[in-house]
Amino acid sequence: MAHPTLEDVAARAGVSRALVSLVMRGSPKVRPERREAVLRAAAELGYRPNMMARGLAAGRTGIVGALLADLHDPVYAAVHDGLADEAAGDVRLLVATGRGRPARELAALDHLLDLRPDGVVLAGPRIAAAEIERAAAGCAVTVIGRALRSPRVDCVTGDDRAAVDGAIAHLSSLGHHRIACLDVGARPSPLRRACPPGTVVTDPDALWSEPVPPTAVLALGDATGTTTLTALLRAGKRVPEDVSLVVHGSPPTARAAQVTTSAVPPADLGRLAMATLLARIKDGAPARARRRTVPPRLDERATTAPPG
Amino acid sequence: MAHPTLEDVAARAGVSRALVSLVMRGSPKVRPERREAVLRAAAELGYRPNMMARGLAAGRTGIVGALLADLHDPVYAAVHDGLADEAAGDVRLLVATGRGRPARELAALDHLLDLRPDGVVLAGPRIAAAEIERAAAGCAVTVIGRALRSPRVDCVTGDDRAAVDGAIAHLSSLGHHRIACLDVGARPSPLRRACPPGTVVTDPDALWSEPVPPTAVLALGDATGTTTLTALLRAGKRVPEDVSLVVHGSPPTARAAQVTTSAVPPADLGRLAMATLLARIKDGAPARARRRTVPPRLDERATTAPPG
DNA sequence: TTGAAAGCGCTAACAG
DNA sequence: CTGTTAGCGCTTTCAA
Repeated sequence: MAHPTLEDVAARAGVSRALVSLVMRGSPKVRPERREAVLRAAAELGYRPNMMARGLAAGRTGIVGALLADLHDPVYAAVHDGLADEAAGDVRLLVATGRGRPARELAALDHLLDLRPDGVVLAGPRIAAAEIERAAAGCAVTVIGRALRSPRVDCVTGDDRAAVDGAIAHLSSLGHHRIACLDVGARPSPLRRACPPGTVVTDPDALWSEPVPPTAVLALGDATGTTTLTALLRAGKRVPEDVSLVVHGSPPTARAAQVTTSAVPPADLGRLAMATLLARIKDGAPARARRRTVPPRLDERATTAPPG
Repeated sequence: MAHPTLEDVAARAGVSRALVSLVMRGSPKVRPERREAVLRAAAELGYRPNMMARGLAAGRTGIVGALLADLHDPVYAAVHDGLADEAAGDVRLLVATGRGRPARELAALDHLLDLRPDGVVLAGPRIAAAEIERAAAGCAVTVIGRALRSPRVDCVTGDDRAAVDGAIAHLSSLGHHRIACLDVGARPSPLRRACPPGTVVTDPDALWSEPVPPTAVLALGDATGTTTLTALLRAGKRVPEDVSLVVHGSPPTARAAQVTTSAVPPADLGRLAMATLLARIKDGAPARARRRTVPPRLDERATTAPPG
């Protein structure tokens, strides 16, 4: 039979449905021999509990949904790692994504919500705050990367400003005075505001046409980092002998390419978000929504050195 | 009320439960005025159908699960795009991942299966064929990137050999005779077998110590491509004036970095897999399991040219 | 068209 | 410890 039920297992094991139910949920008050008989019957039949029925009857599903803004952005893969790391064994972590588009994201959230998850983590949501609020009416919600001022939504954000400050401080301590902040890309990075005034440059090739070229570069974002490194090498610059490079971000290739980075580790965001969500699920809504900030980390690798 | 039910909506609209059910599923045989009244009541209450109850009662869930081998690999983001593109509006695409580890992947698959999805796509699965077979006993299954010889599992694979052949042919047609195939990385790429005998090199820096250095390089894989390009530039080579570069893979940065690539587009794999799965869900099991192969694509960009 | 009735597979009291 | 009894919210016949 394609999908044996609790009843089938009970019949085969010669016990009642309730007993099988207890065994399936790992209740301690079942005699070992009985338990074993039930487990054997279940295995022989290839039985697997029906989450639909279980969720309906129990009133909770044990499902936690993760709405990741964009699967193409490795940041969200790392966020997911953090979420999965922190999730206890009894949560079922399910992922959905809007592929970067608000309308699709909203649809994906609705699909997730239809499953009646115990909680939902929204990583970098692009949808309206009102929609998030609405979701929070039905289940526990934690948002990553956006600070809502809703009383029922917990928020976890990274301290990007501190990451930029840390990078600048690191370069300064090495002796760099002329530091350029590079931001290549269609839209200006919000990090620009965290950079020292007048240091932001948008074209890597324009760096060397200035009277006093910089001795160090801070690249805002993973993509900018890659572009910058390539441009530097193409221009015949040696890194870090001629110019030091720090990337704000955690590019997957950073470790391999030995690039110095300064950023909030996305996995930390995931871990803290999941911990916060589980706490809300377990203990109920706190008096005030939680606001947590994750500090950045500087990973000094091979692209920074004192100015030559 | 936190979760209004069908009955609540019916009471508010002054109709029966069955009518609300019909409206919710978009049945055409409801008088427009009634429909509108029901819809209004539902909106006012913030009603949303309970998938658990619906799935239980209907016997099918409209859920399609995607088990992606590794979220950190951009290939799977592209596969997901293909899956989502092809999925009709009435399927709910849910993602799970084993984060590269077989044991976790198996657990993730089980969680997915517990939801009683109508079908499941396994992208690059690391688990045993027997487990996949077992899953196929309960719902439609399509596997991407692995050819199983199971009679009930459809398989979609990319023609990687053709991708390598295409890259070599492209370089040959440009006039290159000394072509090196680079494979940097802990484990040897399976693509090596598709390369012409004696062309495989594992250290990018070793390229130039040979008596007759190559005029063109084929990098096997995204990571190798990035490493190779960096190594080339570091070594003072101009691309493509001194050496041409083709990468097998579709690195996200390829377009930006203007790298010529030859590979099976992962999104194509996703699209074909979803189409295959939906066909099986809709029409039932075919006489024989389907085996489909997706052809590669050559994207000529700025890193290939005739030898200088 | 609309309403009533019978479950889907499971959990959660409760009584033995 | 074990069996019985109600539903959970929805779809689906089947009558009206």
